[in-house]
Amino acid sequence: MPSDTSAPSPYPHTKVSRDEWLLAAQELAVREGMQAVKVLTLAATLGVSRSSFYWYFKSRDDLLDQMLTQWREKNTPAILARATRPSPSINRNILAIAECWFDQDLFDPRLDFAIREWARRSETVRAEVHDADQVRVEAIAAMYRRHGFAETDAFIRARVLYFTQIGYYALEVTEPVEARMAYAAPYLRGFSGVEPEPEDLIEFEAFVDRFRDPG
Amino acid sequence: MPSDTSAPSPYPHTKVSRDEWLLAAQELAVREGMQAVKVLTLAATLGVSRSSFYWYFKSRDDLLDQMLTQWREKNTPAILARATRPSPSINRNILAIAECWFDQDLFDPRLDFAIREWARRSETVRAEVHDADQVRVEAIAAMYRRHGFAETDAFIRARVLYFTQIGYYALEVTEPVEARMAYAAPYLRGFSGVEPEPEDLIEFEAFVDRFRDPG
DNA sequence: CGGAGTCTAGACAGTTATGTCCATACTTTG
DNA sequence: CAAAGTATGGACATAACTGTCTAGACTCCG
Repeated sequence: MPSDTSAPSPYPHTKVSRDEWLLAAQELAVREGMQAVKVLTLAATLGVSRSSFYWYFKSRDDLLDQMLTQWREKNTPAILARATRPSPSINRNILAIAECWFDQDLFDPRLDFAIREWARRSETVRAEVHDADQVRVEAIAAMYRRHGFAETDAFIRARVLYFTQIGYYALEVTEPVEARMAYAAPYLRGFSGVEPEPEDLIEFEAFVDRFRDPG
Repeated sequence: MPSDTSAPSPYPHTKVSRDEWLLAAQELAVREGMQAVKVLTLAATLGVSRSSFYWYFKSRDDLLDQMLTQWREKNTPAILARATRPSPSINRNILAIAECWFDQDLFDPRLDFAIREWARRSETVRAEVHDADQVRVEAIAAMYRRHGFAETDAFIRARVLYFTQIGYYALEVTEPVEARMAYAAPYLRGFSGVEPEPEDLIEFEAFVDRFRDPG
């Protein structure tokens, strides 16, 4: 029976591990959508026969379920952690969340979109994505309320902040880190309505520095 | 040869017209994505044989091309028309654009998303969607500048306005028209930073009334 | 009424996908 | 070294899909 852990196999003659199947599936899903995740295609890119796949996974659906689990355990918790982090100002709290938009290890937007596309065809997935979205927005709304925003204003500002970022990913906007940093102040003005102080930005700039293109 | 116009056929024995194929394809694309648009599936739902399809369309790709054309001629022009419409205040101009988000005959968000999903797999479609997005954002930015916003602020606010709506559709948020109207003022505060006046809203309320759920 | 044009069904060929079965080879453990 | 467990490959059955070809039915028009 295949192992349920992600530990590497102790058998050196293993050509492709369960995790490599999962990773390849995720890359394919991210590039071409869940519907493009096919056992045949994966086997071809990994250079092994299709039947090996069925050693690790009960079926194609089983693989998809495991991809959903990976998504569940990654994306939403990262946002929650930063939305609940105490901060001296609303703008600095917004920037804490913005860390997720810069660091793919915290939040994988392309995986998020692959799952969303899948949700359009599957009732159960749709329900789960919907729940995740509600949890995320509610966490951000609570952050606004902590900084003194009224109930409805906090909720709508949470939506604007979160939806804007989802839209950013939907449009696949790509711009260098420098440009994104230059837009930080105008974004903050829009999101909080509060003029950002210089000290709000210095900490965030240090964080973002790690993601500058090398050279 | 099949006709290129969308005029109804003069032959009464026609079971399914070219437009009906296109409409069924769009409904399927909207529900389950472009990859689910299959000649076999369409023929089954329309109750005719697959081969009839090839009378109207050269191939499946030909059908997809025509769906792209329909999208091109509908969604972007509707936004442009309202963004360029002269308005006495920024908030009222924003609400003019918001008409698109209420009226599916102006802007079809689900078609927009089906095309975006397709764009992830096709270089040519991706380029076209990217162009459309730039045109839309630029038109909204120009609107902000007309109302006195500075260059960069206008551009970022245009993004926030447009991306928020794209995110709204990505999340498939559904709420009754009453709830959406109640959020109009907080949204406007977020989008423009200007407190909305009562007269900004009355015209919009009349427009929205047409889309209230009957009963 | 008869020919040209319009539309549909059914048969056929070819491709791509899923999942099962079995033989085999390699690795660890007793 | 042998047995049990771990992978892999190839053959097979089956289904779903695309596209072509041909026969034929129906409609319009001269």
